[in-house]
Amino acid sequence: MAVYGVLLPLPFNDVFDYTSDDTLICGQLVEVSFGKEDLVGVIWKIGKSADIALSKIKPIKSVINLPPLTSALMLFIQKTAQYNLAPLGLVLKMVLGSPSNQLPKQKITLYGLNIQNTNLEGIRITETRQAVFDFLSNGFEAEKEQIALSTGASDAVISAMIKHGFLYKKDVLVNENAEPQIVNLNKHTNLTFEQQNAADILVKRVNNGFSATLLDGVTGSGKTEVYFEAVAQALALNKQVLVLVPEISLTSQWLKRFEVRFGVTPFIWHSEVGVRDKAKTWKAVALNNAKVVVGARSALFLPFADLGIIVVDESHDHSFKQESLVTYQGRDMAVLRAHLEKIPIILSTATPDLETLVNVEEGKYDCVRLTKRFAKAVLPEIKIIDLKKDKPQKGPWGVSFLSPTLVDELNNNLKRGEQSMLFLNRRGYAPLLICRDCGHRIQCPHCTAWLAEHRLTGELICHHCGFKMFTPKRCPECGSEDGLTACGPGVERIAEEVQNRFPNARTAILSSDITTNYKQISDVIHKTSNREVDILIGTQILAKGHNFPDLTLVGVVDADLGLMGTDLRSSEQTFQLLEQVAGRAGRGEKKGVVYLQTLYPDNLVLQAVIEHDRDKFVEIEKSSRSFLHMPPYGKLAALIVSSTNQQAAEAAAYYLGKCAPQTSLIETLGPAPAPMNLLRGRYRYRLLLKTARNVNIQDVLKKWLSMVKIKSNVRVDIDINPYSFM
DNA sequence: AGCACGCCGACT
DNA sequence: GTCGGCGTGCTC
Repeated sequence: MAVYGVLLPLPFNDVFDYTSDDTLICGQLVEVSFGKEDLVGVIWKIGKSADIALSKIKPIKSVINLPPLTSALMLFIQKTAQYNLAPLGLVLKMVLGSPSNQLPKQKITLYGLNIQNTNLEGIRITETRQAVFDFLSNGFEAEKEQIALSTGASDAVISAMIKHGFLYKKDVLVNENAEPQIVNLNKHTNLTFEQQNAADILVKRVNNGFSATLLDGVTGSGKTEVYFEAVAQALALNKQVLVLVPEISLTSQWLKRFEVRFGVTPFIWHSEVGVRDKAKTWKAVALNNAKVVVGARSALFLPFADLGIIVVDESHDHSFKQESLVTYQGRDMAVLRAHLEKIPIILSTATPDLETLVNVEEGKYDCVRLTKRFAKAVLPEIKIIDLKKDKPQKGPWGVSFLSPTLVDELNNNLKRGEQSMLFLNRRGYAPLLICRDCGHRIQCPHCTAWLAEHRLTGELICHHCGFKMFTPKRCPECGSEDGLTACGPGVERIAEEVQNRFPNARTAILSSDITTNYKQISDVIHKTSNREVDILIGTQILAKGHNFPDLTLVGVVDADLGLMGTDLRSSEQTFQLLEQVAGRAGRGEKKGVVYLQTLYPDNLVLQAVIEHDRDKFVEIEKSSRSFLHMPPYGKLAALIVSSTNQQAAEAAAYYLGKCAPQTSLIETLGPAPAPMNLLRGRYRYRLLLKTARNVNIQDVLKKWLSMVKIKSNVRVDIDINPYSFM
């Protein structure tokens, strides 16, 4: 009988000891009982680790009949935890996911709404309970964690609802195995000379150890077709392929292109994939039956048996940065994994972030460029509309947000029978309701944020925590009947104006709260490609890689949104977003035009956008960041101190600040109340740690935190290289 | 992270 | 009297 250290998918850094009669090796998946529950863990150490009596050590329940985690993956887990200062077990959790992924026949419990039960007498319908009702309406069934995630309903809330008969419980068995994927490599794509050259370089990287290559191509230059060639090469060598895409851009359009090229549907991995499909995919990946996986950042943690290449599509996208639980930058972790697996990685984008460009300059990454748009398409002309001179004119429906010039151009485009797109990166009808009589602004009870009005659902919603309430008829402060006024535009309001101005135009809205799932998004995109839509109105979903050949006019309703942002990446993000949005225009044979509505026509970022001059923008950005010693010229980490108790959070933050390391190479800023002082019911304070590039910022943080005792009701979250400063 | 235990306030 | 809120402590 031997003792093994088992790493469990829980927020611990240490293993727990278990015994077994079998001889086991590191990486093997085992089922153990822990406290009251059964868990799947991984043999991490051979021998006893804890200083406890042998009699307290439980036996391993079973060894799972799946390949052990590879040493590359185990190392990846370790390094990811180390780099992001996350507990080892939580990183393991990202690898393992739900136990149904490993266990051969796993019972999962789904919860659904009992429609018959309408006896609501004497039972309080609390906000959380209402949220559960909403979430499970239309016969939807979900797991407990899923409900909790979407509604914030705790275990107790769900149990109580079952007790009252509102919910039913249903056990489902998960046990499906996927057939090995068979890829058709015979298809041939016609590439231009430039594309073929780029593809040749990428193909040579395959099966040739680690390399990182930036595929830097203007929008519409056919980057996808180029990296498909490298993918084909890996597949030809019978290796597995991972393509990472931004959260929302994985649409039927991308999949169709893939299917046309490879004659097979890739395995898909993102947050909306159900437990059953996830279990199937996880096993197929581990057993090397899945050859191609396409997914959001979480797919990076799948247990590939024999990975041959990683592609990060739209690698500049901020959705690769995870900000909750374990914070990590998926793009960087993907490079780390490629390094450990000794394979190539391709970062594909039209708007590389500064970090990546500097890595290219310093020779850490290779770079392959595509400078020409595909076929006859040319880059669109970009024009600025000065909103101070070209003021939107009120209509019978009320306030307007579209300048006369833009309205004229929309009209002309409609007459020509060509498609237009209006972009506004703001969900809902209006970002804020204000009372004209008393000046009251309606705020979220759990966050430092205004509630946004969503007129289609008649609700006020907090975009930070998801809090919802019905839009009140009277001002909650002064009771005024008609004082409440929508302030500022959201996409719904733009759509309303468009419908009023162009009653005959066919319009569609693309926004995460109207088109809530992949299917709905795909539907709108499909309709637009089929020319069943004249004017498409949407948020940043629009910016992501879609290809509408007949779209010739793009209007950016508020190009200033984000320019005034305070954090270090806001101008870069704005540049990328505008460049990407502009890139939607004129992808077919007709030339496209882009209009940017702004109050600051002289802004340098906007000037760089209209001139299609990325280098100019990059130079401006570089000099300001190097002057401030900001990434990539220095290292940055954020500490977010939070608690439900404001005094406790404040005290802990100030104590941390007092003990802060301070040398010529290390600087600390704060503490200061976070801009979102209250978020999801927690009071938050922020500190920033800034170091020189050659300092190991993780070591500094560890040392600092070990000096400070934090009370148990206070949490300190660490964000290495933060993107959000809220 | 769960889950239990335990201590206080507000309802039948 | 009890239900239920969350602070504290433990899990090999």
